[in-house]
Amino acid sequence: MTQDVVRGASRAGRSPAGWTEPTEDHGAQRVSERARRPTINDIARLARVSKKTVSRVINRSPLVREDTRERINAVIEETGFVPDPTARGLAFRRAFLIGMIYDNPTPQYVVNMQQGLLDGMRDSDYELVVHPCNRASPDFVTDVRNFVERQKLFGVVLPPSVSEDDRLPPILRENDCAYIRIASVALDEPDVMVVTNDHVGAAAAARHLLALGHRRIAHISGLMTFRSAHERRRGFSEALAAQGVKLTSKNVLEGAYTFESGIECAKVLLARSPRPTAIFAGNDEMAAGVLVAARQAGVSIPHDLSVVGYDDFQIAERVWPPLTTIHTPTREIGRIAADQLIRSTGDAHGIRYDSQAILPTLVVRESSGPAPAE
Amino acid sequence: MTQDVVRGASRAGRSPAGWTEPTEDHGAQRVSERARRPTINDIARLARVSKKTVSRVINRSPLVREDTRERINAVIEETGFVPDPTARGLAFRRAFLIGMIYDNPTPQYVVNMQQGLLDGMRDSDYELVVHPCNRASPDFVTDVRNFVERQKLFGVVLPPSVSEDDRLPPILRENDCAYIRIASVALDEPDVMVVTNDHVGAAAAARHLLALGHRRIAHISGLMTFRSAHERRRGFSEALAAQGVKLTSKNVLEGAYTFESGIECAKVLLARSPRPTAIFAGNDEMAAGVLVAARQAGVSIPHDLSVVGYDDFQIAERVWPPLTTIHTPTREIGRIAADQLIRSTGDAHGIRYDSQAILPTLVVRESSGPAPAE
DNA sequence: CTGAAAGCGCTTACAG
DNA sequence: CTGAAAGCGCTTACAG
Repeated sequence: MTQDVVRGASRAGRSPAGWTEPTEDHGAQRVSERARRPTINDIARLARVSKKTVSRVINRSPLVREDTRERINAVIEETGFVPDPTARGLAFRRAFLIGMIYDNPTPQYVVNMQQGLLDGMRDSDYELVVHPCNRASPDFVTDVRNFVERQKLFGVVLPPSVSEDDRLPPILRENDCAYIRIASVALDEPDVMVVTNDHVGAAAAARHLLALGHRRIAHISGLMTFRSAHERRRGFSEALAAQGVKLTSKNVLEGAYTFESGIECAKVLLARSPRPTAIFAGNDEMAAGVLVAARQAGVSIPHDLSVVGYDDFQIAERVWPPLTTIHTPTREIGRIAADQLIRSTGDAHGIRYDSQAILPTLVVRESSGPAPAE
Repeated sequence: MTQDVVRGASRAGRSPAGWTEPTEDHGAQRVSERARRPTINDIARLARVSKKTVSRVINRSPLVREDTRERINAVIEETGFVPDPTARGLAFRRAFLIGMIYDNPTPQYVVNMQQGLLDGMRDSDYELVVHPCNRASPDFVTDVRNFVERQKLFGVVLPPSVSEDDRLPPILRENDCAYIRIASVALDEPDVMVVTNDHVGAAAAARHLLALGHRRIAHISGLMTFRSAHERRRGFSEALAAQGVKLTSKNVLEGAYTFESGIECAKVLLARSPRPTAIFAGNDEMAAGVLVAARQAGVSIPHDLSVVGYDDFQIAERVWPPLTTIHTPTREIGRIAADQLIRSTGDAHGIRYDSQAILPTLVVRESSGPAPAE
């Protein structure tokens, strides 16, 4: 009946944030009688083995006799024992945590990626810790170092554009922190990369517009400090060139992957004479901006102008007209990244994913149509 | 020079996932010579005190003489000592982790909330662990229990609709896990709640439409299993009633907070004769759906129909016309929730936030206008 | 294939 | 106001 006191609202002494040292101040010891969770010692006792042997079973060591293992597993099953991640973390000098370090302006990307990472971590012993950051900040690298070092993270996943920073991998290696970089091209050893091949998606956009008869084609790229912006531009322009259409630099404007920058760039393009008949935007956000600028300029879509985006996030279906765009399986990419990160240890080393499975694909909606007759 | 072997790709023995027991198999002990981070023992030695006294300083105990404290802090500063969260976690029987348990269909909400929680956790010792879940699953409660129990979380933040589940608080209390529920109304003691007062926002929407001369007004609510759906409906209908306009149940359709449900409900409403001149949707997603349905029905917005959403997420500015909506300061709400959670311990207990600061507010854009003349 | 001892880096429970 | 001893629940480093 002292439980209420202990568990109640004040909970003094429950945490470091409250400075009270309860027993020093209050004398009386109040231990709640709640059923204690079984520990490795309980399992060892019940299975009549040493805790080291239980530890071997927990960690899937092959150096355990089959019948011993079965006996221990039976006890584990019965008691519902789950090894304490904090204690394991301390003994391993390594927390059971995987970090996602991101600096991405698109919430949909962040949530899809998170979801995918958690898909890949299911049934693992790890939890996901999120760590947004600002790549432009002078403290960026220090911040990442502190995060990884203090928490002794098992590993981190780096989506773009954090993945593109070459200052991070050496720091991670120094801290013995595994990592996976997700990027549009291979920036590192294959087993620490998930490559999204953005140039393939951009090429599909180009072929789509060419097939519709477009020849006066413009591109609004993302920020050129993002590798994906380069790759999308390259894939697009190469696929155009393959069919004899040249993407001149005059027809490429650099946006910032934001809605507003899409509007601004489109204004410039639509004011030209002759006007482009098609615009490929580096992502859906900018494509949505093109739609707004076109409406303001009295340009009808897709009759006067075709627009293609990139990402196929929710917004692509919400705007009017719905966007033709390039679908990227972000969640699946996240699942693969987590999977590869977790399996980067021990003998499973070197497993590869099927890069075909995560290739970007064209999704045709109503923002693109035949090129207008001259 | 053995470092490369240790730090290289294989990293055997680095983790439980790889079952190898390096020294058992390989004999030779390979310790990387990397500078060890200082521990509490180093600080104690350098400051010529016991580690317990250093511990007191770390945990801000007042029971330390001022000059002793200063001496220890100087050493901590010099060495860059940061106490190991894993070790503290084990000793405290409580991890330095705060969980966000969510089941929310809107990525923008999730990301804003996360960002806010991290704002509130800055300079604290905690990290944020994300835990999406499915409230409709039969394993929902068990899943949450396991998460909290195994990780020995310091606390959790429950945004809607997870916050509305009354089965959770008893489980959390049993596990001595602090919690904050974020909801549209007070469902619990004030110090474990952040109340968003959705009825206030909905009332603002109602007054806006009344001021524009609308009288034939409809509402597409969210799923009635969400408390917010009730509150928004109630606030809206009470504010209409205050000016003599009755919101009949015939003029309320239940949506599901999704874009698609917005389209479906709007189709029904727009087929009626006489047609409503204004629709208040329970969130922006459904309002976006209303826009699509109106376009299909040849109903011009805002000329023939005014539309008001709720949330003021990015989509509100991307659709056409941009949505008049109710702005909710999600990030700030998250910051307050984290702040309140962390300060729920010790003597700071009972601190309240300024509920005025997070009140929802009307944002007028182009989807609403004067009621059409009859 | 298995185990006894020591240790991971902290805090608790006392004692002074 | 301060400290020595024990302990949190695991794994490592040996030894057999």
